[in-house]
Amino acid sequence: MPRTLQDEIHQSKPFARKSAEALLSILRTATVLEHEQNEALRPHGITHTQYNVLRILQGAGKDGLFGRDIAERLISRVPDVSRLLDRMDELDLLSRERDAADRRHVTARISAKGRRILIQATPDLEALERRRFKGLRPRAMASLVNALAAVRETK
Amino acid sequence: MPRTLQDEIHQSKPFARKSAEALLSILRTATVLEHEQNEALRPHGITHTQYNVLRILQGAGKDGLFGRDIAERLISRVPDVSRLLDRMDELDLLSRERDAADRRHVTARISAKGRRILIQATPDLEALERRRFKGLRPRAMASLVNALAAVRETK
DNA sequence: TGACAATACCTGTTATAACACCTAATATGG
DNA sequence: CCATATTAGGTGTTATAACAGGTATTGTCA
Repeated sequence: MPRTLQDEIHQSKPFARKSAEALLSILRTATVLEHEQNEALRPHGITHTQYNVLRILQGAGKDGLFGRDIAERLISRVPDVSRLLDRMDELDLLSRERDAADRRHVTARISAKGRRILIQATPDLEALERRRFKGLRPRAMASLVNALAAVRETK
Repeated sequence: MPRTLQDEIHQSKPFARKSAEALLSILRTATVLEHEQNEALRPHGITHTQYNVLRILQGAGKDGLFGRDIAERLISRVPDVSRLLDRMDELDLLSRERDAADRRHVTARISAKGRRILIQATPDLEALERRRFKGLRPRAMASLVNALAAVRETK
């Protein structure tokens, strides 16, 4: 018998609206996945946020990216990215360089160590992903993705 | 034309697997919803985590709850709940009392001010919820809830 | 009963993420 | 060309959430 969200959070009353249950379901599922990603990444010495930055920088190639662009892709604020890049620079996961043409810009590039960790960690994250979504058929996954896109798009 | 997640995060390559897209969709949607909840709650002077605690304590009634139980319902760690309750106590949103029978227990109860803020904030959160899920039909919402439950249940 | 385990909570430290506010560099309009 | 706006980034502060580790209280069992 599958546990309902109501059981999981020890809620005595049923949800008043399906949308209330849907909202809590999204938040709770994200918490579970985020927690599990951090667990999978701990042996590699990085957090899931740092993993995302490495992936973004890997995708950007040798041109690198400005902090502003990284922040946008992370859905994060610039001040937080500044300090995130500070910590990752400290760990030698990336390099930063102030742009000669426009000295307001700071370009970040993934380092060899960053690439190595990215390569080592990716199979663990993919295993987690496959395991978690094993129970969903392609049709169900597509409709999940569509439903979540609809939630995000609604202004 | 609806923006895809691929557009939203400025990803040049399509997703290698549907499950990769689904995982990122859940995380990103949760970030958006959490952010919007905090915005809606800011005029009321509390965060979405504090709102959840108030709702949990309101549900517990005058018996209140131990920190341990609150942590479990929040999917949060006990040390974090201790400090969360510290801050909420400081704001007079709740009261705490060490149990006479078992002095290890600290019982938290919602205060009059906590109840007042809960009552004032709830319509704003419900409006947000209705707005965000307006585009989904009941069937789509039910299948969303089921898909997310399946993701959480898979060990 | 007395040693030991379990429980509930707390403190210390660190990372993420929000906000406000600040500085430096560049762009723009008169 | 210069005053002003815009852009990119940084600092300061606070809340949330993770971990390790510590203390006080209670339970268990030889």
